[in-house]
This record gives sequence, C-alpha cells and structure tokens, in this order.
Amino acid sequence: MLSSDLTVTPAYPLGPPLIGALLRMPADAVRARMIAGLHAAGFTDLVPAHLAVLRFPGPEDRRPSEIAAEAGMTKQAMNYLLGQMQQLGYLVRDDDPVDQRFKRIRLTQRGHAVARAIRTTIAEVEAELEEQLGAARFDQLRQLLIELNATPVVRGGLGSQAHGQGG
Amino acid sequence: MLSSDLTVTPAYPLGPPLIGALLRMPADAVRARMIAGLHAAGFTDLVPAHLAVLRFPGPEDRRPSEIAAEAGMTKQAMNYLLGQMQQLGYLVRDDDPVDQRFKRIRLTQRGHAVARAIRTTIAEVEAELEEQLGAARFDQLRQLLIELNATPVVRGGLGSQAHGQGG
DNA sequence: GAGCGAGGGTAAAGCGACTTGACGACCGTA
DNA sequence: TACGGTCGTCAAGTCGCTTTACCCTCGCTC
Repeated sequence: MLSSDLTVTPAYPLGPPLIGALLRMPADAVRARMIAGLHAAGFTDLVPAHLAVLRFPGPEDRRPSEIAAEAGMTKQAMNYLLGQMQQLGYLVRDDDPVDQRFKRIRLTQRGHAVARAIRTTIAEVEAELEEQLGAARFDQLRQLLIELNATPVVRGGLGSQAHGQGG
Repeated sequence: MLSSDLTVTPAYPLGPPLIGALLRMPADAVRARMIAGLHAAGFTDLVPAHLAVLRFPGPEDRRPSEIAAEAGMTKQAMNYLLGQMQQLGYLVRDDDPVDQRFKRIRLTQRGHAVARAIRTTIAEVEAELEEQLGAARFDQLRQLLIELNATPVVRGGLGSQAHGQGG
C-alpha cells in the first residue's frame, strides 16, 4: 500500500456515525450472511433478489400482491421472482380455493428447506451477537429494535402511498 | 393439486420478528426519508442510487475506489454515479496533487448543500425517534447499534469471499 | 341470469443500476 | 529505463425492476 502520509482524515462536519449508517451496515451484513448461508446449504441457484420473496413471514399461503407490497415492489416484479423460484422448484402458485382471482403461494419441500436454512442462519447470527454483546445487551438491543420498528418513522416511512403495512 | 384444507395456517414457524427484519425495515425507512428529504429540499435530480456516493463520511477529498469499496460496489459503477453527479454539478473529480494516478472528489457548493440537507434530514429523524422512544432509550439504542457495528458479524460479515468491508 | 366496474395475475417492452472485461496513465522499485 | 501493480475510465452485457397493457374473476346492480 502506498498512500504514505496522505492519510490526513480531517474532521468532517459529520462527526459521529449517524442513525442511517448504524442501521444500514448491520442490515447489509445480515443480508450478506443470509445469502452466504443459503449458498453454503446448497441453494446456489438463489440470488439476493430472491430474499424479497423469503422475507419475514415467508410466502407460504400468501398472495403475490401481498408479498409484493410488503417487499416494496410491484406485483409484476414479485411475480417475476416467483416464476423463477417456481421454475427452480421452490414453490408453486396454487389457485385460491375460495376466490379464483387470487393465487396462493405454496412452498415445496425444497422451499421449506430454504426457509429452514434461512432461520438457521439467522439463529447463527443471533447467537454470535449474543456472544459478542452478552445476552443482556443483545436482548436489550432486540427489544429496542422492536420499539423502533413500532414508531411512525418506520411504520409510515416507507409507504407515502400508505398501503404497505410492512409486515 | 387442489388442496382441501381450508384451514388457514396462522402460526408460521417463524414466530417472533427476527434480527434481519428488525434491522432492514428501519434502515429502509431512513433511506426513504433521506430521498424524500433531498427531494423536498429541491434536489429532485438525485435518485436513491446516489446515496451510495453520499453515505457516511461523505465523498469529500476521497478517492473513487475508496468510496466504491465502502459502498460495496465496483469502481466502475461508482464512477458512473460520480460522473452523473459531476454532470449535475454536485462534485468535481480533481487530480490528486501528490499522486497523479488518483482522483480526489470535491463537493461543489451545491454538493455541500446536499450534504447539509442529508444531515438535516437525519437530525430530523433522530429527533423524532428521540421523542418517540425517549432520550434515554434512544441513546441506549444508538450506543447498542455502535457496539453492534463493532462486532465481527458486521465488520467482517461481508468479507467471506471479498475483501470489501462495510457497505 | 347479463352487464358493469374493480381488483388480481400475467405478459411484453424498456430503463437503469450494476457487472465483467479490457486499456491507457501513473508510481515505486530495480 | 524497463517492469509489476493500481487507479481511473471506456465499452458491452446482465439482471432486477418499472411501465404499459391485457385477460380473468368476483361483487354489485339491473
């Protein structure tokens, strides 16, 4: 490495790390861990975009539009991802038995295996964090994040159109 | 495959909100607020992708590759964004006075105004959160996030295959 | 029943953010 | 002065997502 004595890092007016960076960096890290975990578990045909399908409650027994809204994308984009994952054998799009307009996403065996792999990875990450921060502080952090997610800043921040309930 | 079970399956095996969702949702919300704040401040020609340039320490007096690595993208992609922002009058790419191989990003007046607008928005968000959670709990949250960002999970989580840290 | 509006799912075209690949410019070292 | 090693840049291609448009089904009204 050259850069020699040019390492002058003058005092930027920004100062301390801001809430945006503090939230973004661990979120990205966890996301990367999820992808790495999926690949390590043998699901090498999944790419980061597919996480939009697999996020929080999971797609099981839910409708494409619903998942799309919570992922913050159009139903067409979500449907594209669903088509990919169906072709890869992770899920099927069943007709809703009650209302024929709707579809219901059903995970296959392989799809459930993916969901389990994700939960395993997350549990792994949480265990590491619990070890790093200590159980008490980690629980504290999780509780504060739950409270944070309940604030209007988070609940209403994404949906200026105000229909995304952000599950 | 017409499944006859009309019973809804409310109890997902996922259970409580996991650390991934707990971090991702507020991070996305803050990101959306930053864009909205920039647009409200009159910088309507900036798109979410430009935030990669403006994130944490800011691009002032730094090198394109450096910013790219921290943003987790290739230098070509970063250079593309820098070119856009230069054309829009937010920054210039100066030659490094010491080493002619390097470039140094310099914010223009307009660029500094953008940086100020971002800081204003972040301060706004932080003030709202402080009001929602209370000053004590918000400080607690920020402190815990700082500790979280210091863990190997975040600091080295991305570098399983690559060496680019942060992102 | 038949007609109408509304909403969900799907298909096709286009855009934009980002990647891979290749190349000239420049520095440190020998 | 010739040689690796980077940095920044140009060009081409990929992929995720949006926009636009269409078809189908349901609830409502007649």
